[in-house]
Amino acid sequence: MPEGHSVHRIARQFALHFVGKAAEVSSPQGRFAAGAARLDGHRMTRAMAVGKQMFLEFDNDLWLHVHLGLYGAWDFAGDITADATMASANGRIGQTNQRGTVVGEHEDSLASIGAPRRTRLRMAEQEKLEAPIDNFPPEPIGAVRVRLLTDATVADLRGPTACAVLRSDEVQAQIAKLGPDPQVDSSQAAEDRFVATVRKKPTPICLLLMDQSVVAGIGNVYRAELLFRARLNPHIPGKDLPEATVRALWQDWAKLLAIGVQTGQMMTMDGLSADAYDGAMASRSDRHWVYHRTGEPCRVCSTPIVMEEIGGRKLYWCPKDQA
DNA sequence: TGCCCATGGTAAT
DNA sequence: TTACCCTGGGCAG
Repeated sequence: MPEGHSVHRIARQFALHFVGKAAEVSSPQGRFAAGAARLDGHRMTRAMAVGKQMFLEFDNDLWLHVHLGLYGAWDFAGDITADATMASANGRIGQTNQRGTVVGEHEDSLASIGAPRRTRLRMAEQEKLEAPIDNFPPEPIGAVRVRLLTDATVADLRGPTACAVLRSDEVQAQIAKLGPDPQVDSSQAAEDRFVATVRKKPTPICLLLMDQSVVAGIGNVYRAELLFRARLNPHIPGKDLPEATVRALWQDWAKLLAIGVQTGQMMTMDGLSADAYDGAMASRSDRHWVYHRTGEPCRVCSTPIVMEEIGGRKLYWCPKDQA
């Protein structure tokens, strides 16, 4: 599922191509018909992400709140951005497509035609360019909870955990429940808030990092990788951690998140050259320090990586380096 | 083809 | 703790 970085990228897609335009809002699947009707025809005025939650504001002071959960995804088609600013400049995303999709500069040159571009992009835990559309707008595929349509771009939402129309006070209440997100607030105060919260709690740090009210946007992959990068034992209670350690965790999260938002990839092994990273990307099990590497040798000390279930989720760590 | 699993989160037990 | 939501990819058969 998308961790925080993907949701920020999706919000950016809306900011680029929907904000300022009137949207036809519908629920092809039917389950969100009443909600869609409240937004239909209104102009989108803002798109924002906080942690894994996304909020789209409309000119009638209502918001669409979406949380993708485990399976959710947005499928964009038409005028969208899948280039150097949204994705990696060297076309890694394009490489995942085996069907000759147009990417990058070629795509931009098509924009001058005036008609919506034919590009189709799936944004979920990974981003994947699909086969170009033949006509615009394309038929909805599968159970589409919400379709947002402008003159040039369509966005289809499938399989979300949360999809609701909220008033702005309700949006505020949702956001108030969330911990700080370094992409939203990079201030010292945000860091201080995280540090203070963590250092007050007897809860193991591995659970605190997954608690969206402590820090927003971290999921199971980033959690495991952050703890390894800090060489931190996952079971240490938050209140037993030195202040400097907790500050370093926040700063590393801010760094990894920024890289993720920029590249669309969960790059947790920075320090590798771009070429070496591409090589490592060839196999999913080679992408991370510890995530999903049960039994495989630690990249630093060769000790087998262990997996344990805690809080209903799988935690991966090196028992020697994170002793 | 069908089963299992997954980068979440909530509600019921 | 467990069930459930609800989708898609990987892989065993």
